Amino acid sequence: MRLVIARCSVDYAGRLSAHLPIATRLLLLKADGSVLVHADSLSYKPLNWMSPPCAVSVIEPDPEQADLGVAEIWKVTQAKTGDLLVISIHEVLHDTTHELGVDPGLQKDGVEAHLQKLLAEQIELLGDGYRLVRREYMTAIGPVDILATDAAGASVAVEIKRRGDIDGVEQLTRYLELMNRDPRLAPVTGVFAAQEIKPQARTLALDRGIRCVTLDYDEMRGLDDSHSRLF
Amino acid sequence: MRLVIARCSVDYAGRLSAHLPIATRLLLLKADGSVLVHADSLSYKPLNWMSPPCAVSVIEPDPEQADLGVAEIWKVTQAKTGDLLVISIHEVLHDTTHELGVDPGLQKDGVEAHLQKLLAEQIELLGDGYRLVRREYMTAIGPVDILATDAAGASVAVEIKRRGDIDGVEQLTRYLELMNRDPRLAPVTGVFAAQEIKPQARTLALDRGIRCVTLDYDEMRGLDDSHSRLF
DNA sequence: GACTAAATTTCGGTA
DNA sequence: TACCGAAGTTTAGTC
Repeated sequence: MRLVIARCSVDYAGRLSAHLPIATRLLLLKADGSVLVHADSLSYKPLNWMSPPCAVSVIEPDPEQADLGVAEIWKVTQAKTGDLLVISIHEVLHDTTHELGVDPGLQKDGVEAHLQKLLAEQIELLGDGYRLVRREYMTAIGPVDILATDAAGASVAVEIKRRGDIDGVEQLTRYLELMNRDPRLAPVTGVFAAQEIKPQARTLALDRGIRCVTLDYDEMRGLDDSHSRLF
Repeated sequence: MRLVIARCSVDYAGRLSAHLPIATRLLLLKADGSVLVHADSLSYKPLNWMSPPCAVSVIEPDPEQADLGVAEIWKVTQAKTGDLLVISIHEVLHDTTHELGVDPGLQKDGVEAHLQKLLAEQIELLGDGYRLVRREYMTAIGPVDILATDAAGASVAVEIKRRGDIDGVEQLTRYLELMNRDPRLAPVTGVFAAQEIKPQARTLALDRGIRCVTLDYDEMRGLDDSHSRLF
């Protein structure tokens, strides 16, 4: 990994055109060939970058550019997409290279998957007499998060989201349309379950006869004694 | 901006729990307080990070941790969300700080906006006799990209996307539902126009009587002689 | 400020 | 390998 602090301007031409006026920035060259241009704010996302696989070639500025103070030009190309990133370097303030080795990678536990597991275990949260049929119930257009039956034995399709948005209601609506064409399942009612349900999503859901249930993640996790927190 | 290369392990507890085993990584501390942990591959996205506003405090390892080789511990906290990032540093291989100043920021030209402008100028691409009524035609639930009339003078609502996905079809469907309730406009037909239309989106659109049109960006741009490329 | 849609999305899983 | 959905999404624009 090579770290360069330099006064530079940057031009990108690919899926869009973009330009960065001259300023002091961090240029990060990774071992896999990718290049990142970072400013001292706006965390997470670089100002500009080139994804691997890509190649960097250093070219000399033409006299006109040299007159404008350009010391050297880095031309970063992506063979596959034809994207081009041009970094015009005026002054290098820092330049070091470090050997990092291969990273063992991130281990993570998602929230939505966990919510689904917890609700499956605590399906009675939806109402007395509810029973779990199956998680990830497969349909022609994709898996429904949870299929259950209510106290009367009727099918209930449950869509689970961390944040309940209109998209999720649309998704559940498509599943319900399809499942209600299946005589073995129909009639199927819908439950939209999320940690937080946006008002517009709730309105749309209710308008379509879909019940909304707000899930309390911490409480559900508290009931699940198999889970322990890192801190 | 402070650049640190260090052998470290990282734990994150917040919206999810995650752990990074010990390895050599780049730690990036930005002026706005954000912290990024980068490996030598996987461009663009840090392995782990903390978004501003957040605070870093350096604490001494307890004897047990010291025995395991931990030299110091960085505790990064986000007051607002309660997220916690703990970086256990075993060895610092590089540590420099640089003054970057405020970045003037990125100037970019989007593709979707350009597509809309081009299609408005070349509305006859939709068929003979088509005429533009207005771009960004306002409705109660948002602006329709383009409102036009066909050869028979009937209203046509056009939704433009770079990549035509199911979401876009749903969006256009909502617009059409609403607009067809307006006696001054009805009947309104729909056109889903995109550089690339996903098969599932196309199927859904056709099922709802929405016409799909694939746009050739380069060709449309070629016809528009007012445009010039950077490179 | 809240909400919606886009992103040079990136990333992971599955068919 | 292609497609589809999630993301600690982030970010930008609009109401």
